[in-house]
Amino acid sequence: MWFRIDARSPTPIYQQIVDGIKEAVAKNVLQGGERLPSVRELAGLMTLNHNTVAKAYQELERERVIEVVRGRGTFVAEPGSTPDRAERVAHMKDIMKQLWVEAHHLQMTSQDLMTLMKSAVHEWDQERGREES
Amino acid sequence: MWFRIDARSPTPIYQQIVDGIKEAVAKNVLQGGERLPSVRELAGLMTLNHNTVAKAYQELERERVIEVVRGRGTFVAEPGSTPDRAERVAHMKDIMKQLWVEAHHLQMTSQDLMTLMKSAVHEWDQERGREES
DNA sequence: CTGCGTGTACCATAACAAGCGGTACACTTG
DNA sequence: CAAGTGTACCGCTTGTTATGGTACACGCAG
Repeated sequence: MWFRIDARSPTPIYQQIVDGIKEAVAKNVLQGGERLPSVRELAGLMTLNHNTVAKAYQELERERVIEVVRGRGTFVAEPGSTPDRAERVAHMKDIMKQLWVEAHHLQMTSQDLMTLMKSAVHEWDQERGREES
Repeated sequence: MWFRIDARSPTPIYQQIVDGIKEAVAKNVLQGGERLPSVRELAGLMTLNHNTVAKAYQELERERVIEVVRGRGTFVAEPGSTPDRAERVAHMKDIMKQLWVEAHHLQMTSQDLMTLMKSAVHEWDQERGREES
């Protein structure tokens, strides 16, 4: 599978599914048009309830990451514009602020923070490149 | 006060208090040794329960942001080493990955992401500088 | 010592989210 | 038709959040 589930994590299971699939799509491990397992199938593979998987799929559809067709299945969406782009960018900035605050509590300078970020981003960019179609 | 509480936010009230005080400390609005309102006082000011404020203070003490003296009050801690530094840096990297994933779902390149981060950090650095003692 | 304010520790209660198990329905496809 | 799809319910349990209230041990100024 493209991700792991930690039942003891404080973040909800359905959210871990959402994050895992979004990450797989961002890394090109899952590509546009590709079919995802059915809710019952994925639930069986990970020993979860089908309702939990269904909740994750609904959230992913709301974020335009997947497309759902009744009776056919769910598929990775083709990249397109998202309607609430401004709100989502604003939310990213809020998270960046939390990073900045946390960094200073760990005695890191802003430059330290940017250096850490840059190296991490490079790492993920390379993982993404290896999956290029 | 140094922060606001949004009762309709999905993030818990006690967590908003934690975030708000951590941000105020990071921005030098609150400085080392400074005394914070008592749990009942802060609860009264923001019309909250004293238990909710107490929970926030306990979390802040656990993170070494404040220091608590029974019978005297709570004070902003002087900067010092944190015991679980490695875990907290790892957690920061997890959050950075979420930012990277979200950026690519919003059709942003990694370079776009770093540019946004850089400008945001500069903004907060300037706010921090204005409060310098 | 007394009284007050401090953090802290309980108790009970209500509301909500998460997750599970089960059932059922409308839909598409072979 | 039958099988598989997403979806929508129901009830139930668990844990978290937040409230209200009471009580205790501590430090300090009177």
